[in-house]
Amino acid sequence: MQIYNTLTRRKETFTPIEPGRVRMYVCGMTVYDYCHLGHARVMVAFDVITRYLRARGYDVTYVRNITDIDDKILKRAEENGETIESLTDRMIDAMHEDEGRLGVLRPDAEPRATQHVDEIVTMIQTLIDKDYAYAATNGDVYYRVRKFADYGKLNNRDPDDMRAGARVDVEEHKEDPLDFVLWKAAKPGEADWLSPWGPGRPGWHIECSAMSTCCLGETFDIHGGGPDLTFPHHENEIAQSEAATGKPYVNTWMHAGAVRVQHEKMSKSLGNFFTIREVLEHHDPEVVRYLLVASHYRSPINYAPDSLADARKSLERFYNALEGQALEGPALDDGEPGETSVDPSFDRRFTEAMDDDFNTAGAMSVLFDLARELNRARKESPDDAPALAAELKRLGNVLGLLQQDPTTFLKGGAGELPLSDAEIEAKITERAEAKKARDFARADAIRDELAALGIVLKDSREGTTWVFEAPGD
RNA sequence: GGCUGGAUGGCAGAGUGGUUAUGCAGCGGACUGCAACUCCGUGUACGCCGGUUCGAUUCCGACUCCAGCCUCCA
Repeated sequence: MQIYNTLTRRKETFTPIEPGRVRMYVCGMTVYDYCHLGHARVMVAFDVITRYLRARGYDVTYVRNITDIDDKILKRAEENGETIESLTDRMIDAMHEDEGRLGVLRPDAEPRATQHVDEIVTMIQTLIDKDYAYAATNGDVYYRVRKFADYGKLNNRDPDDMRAGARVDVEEHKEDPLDFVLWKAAKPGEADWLSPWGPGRPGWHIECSAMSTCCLGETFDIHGGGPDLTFPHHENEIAQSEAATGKPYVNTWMHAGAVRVQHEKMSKSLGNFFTIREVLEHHDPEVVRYLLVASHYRSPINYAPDSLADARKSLERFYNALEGQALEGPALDDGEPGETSVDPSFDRRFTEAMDDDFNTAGAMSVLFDLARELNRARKESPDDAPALAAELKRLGNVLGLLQQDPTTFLKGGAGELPLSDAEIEAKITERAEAKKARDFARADAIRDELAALGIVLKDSREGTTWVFEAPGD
């Protein structure tokens, strides 16, 4: 299996430290607001990676942290007139609800910064003892960047070049403008924790070093995150952890691609973001997930209103193939290919694609081929169809797709149904009677009437079914 | 300015040194009362200029353009 490593900037053969076991840490959310599509990208990308590694037989320990204390949280809580706990609890619940709807399996652990202050303090103390950090007179503790020789290796960046570009306000208590904060002294009235350097709170970078180490060990297999975390966040993590332990921190660094809007990065600071929950008001969550899985995890996605309509059309193809089709084959749960009449080349091509740096787009093309094969079988050799359908669902499940009841999906287009189920059935019955009487003008008029509402009828030998395809938003 | 990526058919999006990605849309045919669904068929796509090669979209170099990071951001 090949994985692209941000650190070396090339694909490498993946070899876990401990055979059969994968330890993965992903930087999670700062919980001061609802998650947007950029967060969804990261959550879904690493969910697919986890699912695939497990399907491949690895015992995966997936840790994704929650940053529940930082400046933005303090500010937002004050603006809202609520406590920090109230704000972060609400946002964590919302995050779990959002990711659950997107079919993201919960990580094995979700450590929170506020629950690991002891480990954080210990690590900072170690860095001070090793002379990699210093307490300033204002109660802050800083990391001495120039002391760490490898600083910049993840981003191929030379500290001497960075000095020129450093145009942030230089904090007067720092020895060097490059130094970053490990421990932030609390201002009067701010939430604080006790430390050898006075009351304060952890800096953002140190929490990930401390929590990943305490959950996964000093060296682990995969560290992931969003595209904008390579610098400075992940660079600083490396500096902290490798200075503290003297060991390599992470073997493979993985970063998801950005979600863009109008060719600009979607982000909170640009204010051009769509939250997951607002998108899900009008779209089936699986459609959103499909959109994210249909391109490679490292490619940027340009989000446009039409993107989701296109995604839905593609998904309809799968569910049309699965609708009304019995499943039969190896147990869907254990993910084993097992004994089946299905051409093994589907599984082989799927695996080849996924083994190549999680090429989900390539894997999807195999699923489309499988869907065509299924459609053919349903017409020409019905005995083969149940096994093909089971295989399609089984492989879809590795990507977290295609697990809905097909009819439910097809009837559940965007937004509210303009008519009730019963009303639609009544129209269908009326049309069937018109057809029986060979009054095709009347039958077509009913069909057109429903089509104008986004309800598209499909006749088959077994009767008439329908699909709801509300046009856009 | 420094450092990363990227530029593929109408759109989305994989991939490859010579032979079908895939989906949507379009066109022709089959099925259908007509449609929808589905099936069959159908597209000389690979930013620009050089180089290597028998042959390059794929390798190398220059160029143009786009995006990201260098400041909180997934």
